[in-house]
Amino acid sequence: MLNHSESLDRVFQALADGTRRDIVERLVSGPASVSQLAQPLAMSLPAVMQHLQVLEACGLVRSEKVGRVRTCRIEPQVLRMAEEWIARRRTSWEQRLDRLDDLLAEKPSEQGSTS
Amino acid sequence: MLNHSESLDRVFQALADGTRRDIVERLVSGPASVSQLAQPLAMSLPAVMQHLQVLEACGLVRSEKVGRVRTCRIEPQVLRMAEEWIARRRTSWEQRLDRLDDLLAEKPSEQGSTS
DNA sequence: CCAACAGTCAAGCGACTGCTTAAGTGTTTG
DNA sequence: CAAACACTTAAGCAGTCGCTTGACTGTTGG
Repeated sequence: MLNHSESLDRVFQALADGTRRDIVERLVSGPASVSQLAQPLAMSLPAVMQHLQVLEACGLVRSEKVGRVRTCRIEPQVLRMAEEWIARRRTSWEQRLDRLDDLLAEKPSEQGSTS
Repeated sequence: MLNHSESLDRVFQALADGTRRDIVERLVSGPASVSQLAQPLAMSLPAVMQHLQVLEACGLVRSEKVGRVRTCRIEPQVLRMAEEWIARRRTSWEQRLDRLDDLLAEKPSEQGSTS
């Protein structure tokens, strides 16, 4: 099994900041330039750039510069990877609970003995 | 709309560390004591405790002490919350792409007009 | 009782984060 | 060409993170 550990580190780290989640939120409704992304945010442009670098470094966002304008768009594969990591653990947990329920339903009053 | 922003900060921050994801991984297969969790990890017991505190602070893990042993178990609601945050953004993005495809398929060579 | 056990508290340390300001670079526009 | 524009780079700084060691608390088992 491949270990995406470092990649997961970066994605979850990227999503662990409200400003960066705001940027992702904005980008799911379509591409935007750096200053369009910065406009509603209460911080300097370099700060926004740094957030964008974090988002690009983990592959959540891709950007392209044309003339003097950099256009950013979201890249959903990495989003899906993070989602699936969580989903697998959650379903794994739920299946364990189901098996436990089955055992308890099948043998409601047995205790220490084996067979 | 409720703002779970701080809560999401904490969960994603918690998941942004490989050791903590290992602990979550271990706990989805059933409850464990602190030293059971620490045993495969290449670090001191206090370090493991600190990771557990992070996991408890964001609600991913709950623990209970009986005698001298603290038993930890996973708490899947917060896991689901994080999963859903991602899922909503991803599907939102996919729906936008679908609408875009529809428009392009319907009017393959039109430009400015409405209706 | 006392020793081993399971966990906890506290201080400290180097690395990393999220910002800032100041000074750039390259690209239009008048 | 010169000024406005849209970023970009670099330095610096306060605060947080992940970890360590050392000392300590409470709980069993012989």
